[in-house]
Amino acid sequence: MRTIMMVAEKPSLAQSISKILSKGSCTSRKGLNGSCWVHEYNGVFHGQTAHYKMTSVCGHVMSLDFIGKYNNWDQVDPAELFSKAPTEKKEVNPKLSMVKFLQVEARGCDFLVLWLDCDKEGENICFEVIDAVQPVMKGGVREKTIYRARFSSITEPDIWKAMNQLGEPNHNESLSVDARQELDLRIGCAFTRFQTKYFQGKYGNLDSSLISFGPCQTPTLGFCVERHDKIQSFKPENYWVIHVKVFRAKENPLTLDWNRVKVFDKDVGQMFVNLTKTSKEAQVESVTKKEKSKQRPQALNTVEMLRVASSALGIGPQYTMQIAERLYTQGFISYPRTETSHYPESFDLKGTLKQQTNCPFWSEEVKTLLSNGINHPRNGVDAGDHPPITPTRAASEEELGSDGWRLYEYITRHFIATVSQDCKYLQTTITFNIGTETFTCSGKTPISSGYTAVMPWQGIPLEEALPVCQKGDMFTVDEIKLVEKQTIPPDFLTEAELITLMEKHGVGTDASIPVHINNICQRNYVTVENGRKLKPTNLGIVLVHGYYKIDAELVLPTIRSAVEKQLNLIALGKANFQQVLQHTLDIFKRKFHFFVDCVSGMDQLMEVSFSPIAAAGKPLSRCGKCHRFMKLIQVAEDICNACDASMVMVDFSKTCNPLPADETQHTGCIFCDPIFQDLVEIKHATMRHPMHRGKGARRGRGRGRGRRGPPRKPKDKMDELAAYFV
DNA sequence: GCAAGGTC
Repeated sequence: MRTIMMVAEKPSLAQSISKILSKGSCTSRKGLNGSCWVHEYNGVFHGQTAHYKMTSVCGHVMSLDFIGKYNNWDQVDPAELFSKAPTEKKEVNPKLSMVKFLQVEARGCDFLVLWLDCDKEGENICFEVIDAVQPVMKGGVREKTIYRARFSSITEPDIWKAMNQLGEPNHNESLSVDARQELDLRIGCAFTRFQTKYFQGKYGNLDSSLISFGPCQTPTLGFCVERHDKIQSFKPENYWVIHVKVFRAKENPLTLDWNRVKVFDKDVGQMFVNLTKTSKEAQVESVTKKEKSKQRPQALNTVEMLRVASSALGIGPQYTMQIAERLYTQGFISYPRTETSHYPESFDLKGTLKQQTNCPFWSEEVKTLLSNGINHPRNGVDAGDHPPITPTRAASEEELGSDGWRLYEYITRHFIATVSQDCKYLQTTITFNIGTETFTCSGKTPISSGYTAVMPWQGIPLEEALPVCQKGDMFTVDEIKLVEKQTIPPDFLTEAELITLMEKHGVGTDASIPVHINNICQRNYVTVENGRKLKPTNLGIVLVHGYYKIDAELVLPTIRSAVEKQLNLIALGKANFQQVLQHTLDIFKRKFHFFVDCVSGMDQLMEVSFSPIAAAGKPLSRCGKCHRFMKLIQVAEDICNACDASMVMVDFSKTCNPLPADETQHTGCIFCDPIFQDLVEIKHATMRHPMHRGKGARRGRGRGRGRRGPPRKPKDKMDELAAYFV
């Protein structure tokens, strides 16, 4: 019997595809790497009975890197990375021994069917798999042995259709990914190494060990700085509006909106006030009532989930994906990385809804929908990757934990909303004439809450009802005044806005957007402020302004899309891989040399924000390990009871610290405090410290002695310094 | 120590 090896992009897909193709009859075992499964069953292939082995990889098998000697930053000129430095493919995760695993399973197989995701990356992984297994498969002399299955969703009809219409892997699409990898590697590393080495150790208070550059992360930072610049250059402008209040006997006064909204000249404003004041009455010109609706949301995809998690739940993209991943592996939600916002035709909307019948938070709405009939979901985008994100079974807060529950709750409410009715309301507008001017007053009254019953934050807020009136009715003018106001600057970019910008400009993918945002935070280019607003740091601002000054293309989002256009030509077979690669590398090599020649322009900006080591007059040594200049750490006034050393107060990073939850500050002795002891490495300088002189830590000095006496006086400046260096 | 893209 012939054996067919089939490979999907991830274990979960191998499972669902084999379940469909074996009609639920496959047997499963774990592979030798412990993370992939092999599902086996018998079936028919090319009209003959055959044995199927379906397994998967975990994303890319290989990744591109420079050969070893070009990874030495001190001996390689970054300019060499553009052409001279050879690259090689290495296994992404040697611990997974993916190549060996694939070879063990493929040995002696007759056919290979590739079920990798149907996008360019998937096509590239096809060839990684082929390269790994072809040498160990049975060599078909004349017969074709390698097939590609193309599917647009993980549903029975689509999977069977793909199995019955096997094609060939697309080499050109794979080559376009090879080109992208090489360009990203060479360009990113060259600029990153040059910048890092150039600025490292030049400025005393530039606290960054790595100053990175990348075709996605740099434009991402650029968006944040662009908003910062808008705020900085904002000049408030005065403007004037007319405030008018009218009333009718026994009714509350109404505040009206001026049809001209505002004017930017006080005298003109005053003139309109005078014109308005010519009448003591306001006459109703018209009353219009319009039924309006707020549309139910489209099915949920990753980017929308990230936006809402950030803006409404206050959870950042990176952490959101971690939570979503966990909910997915525990079986509470569907696969969380998808661009698709359209349910497949075969999607069991009712079944998914039924699972939620007993959850007290929305059981009422779910029951109503099930008995009255669900609404047809809105049309969305079908990217052909995975179905939208939906709950897959009922859950409770106890099972999921606080953050897990909050995300699950949102996903579930969003799902219910997509099959609910639109929210309908009545918009009433009353138009008044006062003198020559026109004013209006409008209000919304809910007709039916629709989907906002499960997404109450989007509901129509209850307003005071407008008075019942008709054309020609008269109101008394209560008050007319000219009010001076000022335009206000925009706020820092929110994470949700940044995600929208990145998606719009094609910077990153649904899976990598959180990574890029996380990068610019970790590299100290932006900080996350209250309300998940991204505020650029001095370093982030200087970098972007420096690029603007030298070569703005380095920071514009078009840097990615322009290259991608070229890559698409490779994918379509309209351009030659080598030519595109060479041409693009050549452009960036020139950009690199120009940047190197003009880097003093960025340096000038650095000098404004950071103090050069030379100017600060700190004759400090560099660290032998990281090459950064060492710092004199400011110490607290208190003295350690045990050893007389000055106490140190440390502000830890919010995200990574050894302290109990929510704490970020800790004061203690770096020699005796248990928290600090684990974090510092003591070099020889401390040997002169009483703590480390001879055997025994305290050598007869009683605990608490230091509290009474003054600290040991250092012999000289160097001694003083030595005591602090760790 | 570097990029961005998969996925866990």
